[in-house]
Amino acid sequence: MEAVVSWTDERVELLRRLWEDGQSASKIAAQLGGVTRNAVIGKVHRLGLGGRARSGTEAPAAAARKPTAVASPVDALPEAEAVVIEAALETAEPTSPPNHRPAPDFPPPPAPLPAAAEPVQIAVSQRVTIMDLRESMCRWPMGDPTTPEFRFCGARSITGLPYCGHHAQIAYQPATERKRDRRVAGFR
DNA sequence: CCCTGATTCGC
DNA sequence: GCGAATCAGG
Repeated sequence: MEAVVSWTDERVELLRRLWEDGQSASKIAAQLGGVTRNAVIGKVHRLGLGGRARSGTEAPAAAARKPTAVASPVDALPEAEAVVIEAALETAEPTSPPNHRPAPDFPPPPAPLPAAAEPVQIAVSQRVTIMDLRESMCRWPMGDPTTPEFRFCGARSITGLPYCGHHAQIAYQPATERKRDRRVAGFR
């Protein structure tokens, strides 16, 4: 029962903010949820925005910074951390569906990362923030959306789905088997 | 192949 | 008004 998503004032406002902030249409679409990048672009134009067309296409400022090196932040995660995260997930999201609304207001400023000498709860702050989430990345929410520690799984998502294989299994379970499988799938 | 925004046009 | 399909490009 997917509540039909439409351009409510809040969503339009968020769209405006993110677009003017230099976010790409696909990123915005992923954050809004329920819409494709085409929908976002179409809306942007209808709103009279779209002043993004400088030389060629994309805004170099926003695209300038790229992580590179690591294909997927998750792949680089030590198993131990992954386990910790899974454990946290169990506690944070016992049974609620991952279909939460991203936010009334928006996110969390960048979590300050010290030199690397402080191992303070790295486990939870290691995944991807909403800013680095791309359409091809797993959107499984981890943690409380109202806290700065909120992250998304970020693993390579299955084409056509918003989640990676692991989380898709958890997300799309038949109601009848949920009780039995959640524990299994949830614990990797 | 990955991605970007722009435009068209049926609904 | 909406957004998929398509176009044009990096």
